[in-house]
Amino acid sequence: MSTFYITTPIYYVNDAPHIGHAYTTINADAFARWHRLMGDDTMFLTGTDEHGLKIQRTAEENGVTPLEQADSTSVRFREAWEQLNISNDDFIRTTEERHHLAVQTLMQKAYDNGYIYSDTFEGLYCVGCEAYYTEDELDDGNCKVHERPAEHMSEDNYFFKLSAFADQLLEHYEQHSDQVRPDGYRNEVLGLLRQEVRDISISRTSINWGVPVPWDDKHVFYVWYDALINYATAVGYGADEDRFGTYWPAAHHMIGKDIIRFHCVFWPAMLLAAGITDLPKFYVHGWLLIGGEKMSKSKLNGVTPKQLIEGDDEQAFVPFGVDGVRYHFLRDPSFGPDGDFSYEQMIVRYNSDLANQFGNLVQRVITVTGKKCGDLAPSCDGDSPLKAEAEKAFTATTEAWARAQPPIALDATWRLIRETNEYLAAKEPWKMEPGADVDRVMGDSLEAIRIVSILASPAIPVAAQLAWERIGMTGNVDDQRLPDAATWGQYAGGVALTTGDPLFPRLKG
RNA sequence: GGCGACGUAGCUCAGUUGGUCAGAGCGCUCGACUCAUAAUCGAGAGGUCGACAGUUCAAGUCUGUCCGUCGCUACCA
Repeated sequence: MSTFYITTPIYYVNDAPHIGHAYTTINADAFARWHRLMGDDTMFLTGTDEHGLKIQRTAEENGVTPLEQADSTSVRFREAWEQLNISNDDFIRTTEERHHLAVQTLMQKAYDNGYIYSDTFEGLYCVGCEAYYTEDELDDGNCKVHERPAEHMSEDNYFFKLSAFADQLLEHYEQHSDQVRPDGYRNEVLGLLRQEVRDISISRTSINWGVPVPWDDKHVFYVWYDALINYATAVGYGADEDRFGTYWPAAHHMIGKDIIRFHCVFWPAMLLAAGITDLPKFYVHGWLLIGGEKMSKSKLNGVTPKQLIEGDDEQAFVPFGVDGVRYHFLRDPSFGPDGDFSYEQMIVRYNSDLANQFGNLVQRVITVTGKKCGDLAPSCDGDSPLKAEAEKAFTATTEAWARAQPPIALDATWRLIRETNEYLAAKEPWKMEPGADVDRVMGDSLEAIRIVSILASPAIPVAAQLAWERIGMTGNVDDQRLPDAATWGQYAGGVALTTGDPLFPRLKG
């Protein structure tokens, strides 16, 4: 059995969950679900990043402790992911003891190996970014991101010898073309490594809300470096070497393109410095654009996952349901380039793919079967014309997931839905007399629905399970294992079908 | 400034090594059907494949230039 370990970035608790977080997390979830279907021993991690000056200050402003501050926001992420049916196996918080231990273990190793040294750092610091800037990176002394003055700071820092790993990493990414997907982002990583790679500051003395540096307790680690290590913490780094050995070699990080440098350059170097030679792979996505523009905080605040799922009268949002939201984020934006988030497009896609094609297919097949085949469903024909289509759909779907292209995978699955609708139109079972011919047509259609339910379950887990049950299948669709479960000819019939409300009621734009 | 990507039907995009490559889905129009959530099925609408020049028997598919969009990165001011 192979293993698959996938992570989302851990989200900074200074910000409430928005659709950008949801986009990343839903994609990671779909990959996790797909790999479970494929029978992989899968580990899916998400969580929250809770250290740093920004949290410390926010807590002070609110008159609470930093941990209380983090608690209140972290739980909102948990709730959001629960609502979106995210199937994470663990939820890590960087304030947890296990994480502190892992950070200290890993950094101590890097220190012992001679890759960390002390130096004085002086510069202009933006609290919002938690980063130092040079004069010309600022806009009249103000941080361009946060539009506030950068502060003069001078402190003794520990530095990480990133420069010592530039060549090794360059070679690594040159030789392994599948480490960073899509390919365009791999080129960016190579570009970063071909330039001068400078050592980086990794500790702070000016704050205390962080993980203490084990060999010098006046310092805490800079929030970014503490944060990255969460990926190792969660699979037992420093605590359970067997577990770490099992999952770490299969690590995949789902990230947005804005954090490529930290993840694809800094993080692997830190691993190497600590003597870990298995380097993670990356799935890099672009940003969701709203009306062609990069999402701003204010625009984001206008749209939350919850509003899209449940609908919102004030904003005149219709309820897409959990699966509707998930499907849109997986199917509409190309994976990699920036994609447009469009409410109108979301409705069009929902009505077309979910309501008209899939939901309606389930409905019509169950109804016709009930009218023409008696109380118990017929079995499928081992030699149906749909058999080849099901095989094609499975092959193409599998290939697209392997290439890290959810939109293409879903399109491939939906091809079987369209083929089944065509098949029904060609056979017109509703005109036929009850008998073997109708039984065959309906059995085949039910078999196609069975297979689609499995293949579509990573995207629309709720509806897939519902369809699964309505055609008389038992157990959980999530527990099916590919490729066997997708092999044509397994629908045995002899069971009662269930009618019900439409899986996806049509929405009015 | 350097490096790189992209610019194909109204929309989102497919189009390996040049020769059925002018395509798919959605949208739209018309037709069919009525089992189904006014869903489904079929047909069509004719986009000079950003512009120009070139290589070739043959170019979205190669070369050069230009225009446009974007990303990464550097630096002067």
